[in-house]
Amino acid sequence: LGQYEHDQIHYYNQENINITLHNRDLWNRFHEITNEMIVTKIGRRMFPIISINIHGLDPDKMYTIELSFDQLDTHRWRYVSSQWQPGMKSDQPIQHLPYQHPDSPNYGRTWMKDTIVFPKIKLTNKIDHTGTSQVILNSLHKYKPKISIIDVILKKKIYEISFNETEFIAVTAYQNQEVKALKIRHNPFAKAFLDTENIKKEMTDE
Amino acid sequence: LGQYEHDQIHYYNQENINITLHNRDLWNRFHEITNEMIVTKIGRRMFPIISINIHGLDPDKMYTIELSFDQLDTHRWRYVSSQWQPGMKSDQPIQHLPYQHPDSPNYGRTWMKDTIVFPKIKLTNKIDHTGTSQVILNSLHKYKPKISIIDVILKKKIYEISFNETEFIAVTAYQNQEVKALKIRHNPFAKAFLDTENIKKEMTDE
DNA sequence: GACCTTCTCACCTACGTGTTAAGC
DNA sequence: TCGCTTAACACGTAGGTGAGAAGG
Repeated sequence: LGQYEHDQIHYYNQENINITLHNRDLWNRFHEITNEMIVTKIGRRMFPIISINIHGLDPDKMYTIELSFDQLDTHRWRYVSSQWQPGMKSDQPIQHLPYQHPDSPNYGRTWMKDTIVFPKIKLTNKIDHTGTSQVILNSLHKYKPKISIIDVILKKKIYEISFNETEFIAVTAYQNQEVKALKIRHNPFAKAFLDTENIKKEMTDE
Repeated sequence: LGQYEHDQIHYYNQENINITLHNRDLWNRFHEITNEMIVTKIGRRMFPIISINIHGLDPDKMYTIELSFDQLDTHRWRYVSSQWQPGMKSDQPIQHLPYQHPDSPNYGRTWMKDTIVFPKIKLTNKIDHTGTSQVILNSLHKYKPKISIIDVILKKKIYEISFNETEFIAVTAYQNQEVKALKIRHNPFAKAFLDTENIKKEMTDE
């Protein structure tokens, strides 16, 4: 049902739920190049944005959709000779609360009607940032976003999925020129930087 | 409990619900001067914005908050000699769907935590406007916004309130200079027009 | 003509980008 | 020095204002 073999899914009971990554092509391209994700002190939006479609919910039941970020290892990664390499061990992962989609809680009917997008979530490296839309991550560490569905009445998590294409390394500044170019081409807010040599090169490559 | 004598309240059962108008002072000033509210073809935000505080909900129960607009009479109003006067009878009121607050549905706990604001609602005079944030009104007719609370499980309206200060006459262009001046002073998006004689006059009056 | 509505416009708010230089 | 982070900045997107002319 539109699931890729390498998607990691966990059903907590026998629901027939199905989540697909809506902008999979862009995430694939991101993953192929080098998956750097900017985090800043004041918080930065993700690029690409997490965008999903859900099927198989009960239209009349109430659900909350959450986004959280699993730290994949305890390495501090380094960009050496145009490649990301695992560095020395770091501290334990920072604990962060899941980010609830702002339409939560809502009916299965509502969640299934349109593509669900997370454009407002902000990634930050500042511990004391307490805004509800802020998620705290460790720079130079590897993360994998995870989508969870919570049954509001049962107060239980009933489904979880994560996609390999959405893995990323948090950085405070881009290391790889191609990732930067990808964003400049696809994010309207970066349109001011379209006319540089790097972008033109990247565009002819594709 | 913070209710004014002239607020019109309707309890559908014995709940201890209490809603107060958060920006009552601004609405009072609006009502004293002349209560014109702009409606346009593409939809205009309200000024002032409806802004309320709710108490007495069950923190764990789920509610939907709605805003609707009751047409107060069937007159077509006219601005003559610096005053609004009832004109001839018009057609029957336009039917419009209530506007649901975008955080709906949600827990009583969430609704009571902060002031609830309706900045996104748009007033339009175009029948065929179907955006969910659009509410269709008849220009030159008198309206009174009404806030309703719906119990999500019972699927029943359990409370209704409307405030006299929030009555308004829908117009496609301001007739009264003082209302225009009030908006220019209080709405940041109108800051471009702050330095005119009318505004200065109004400011010294207050 | 009188009254009301619509359209285009300049001018704001609000905020999302990478750049660059400075900081640590 | 080196590697990474921060802050100020110019330059975009996106959208909310009344003004004033044009339309009905």
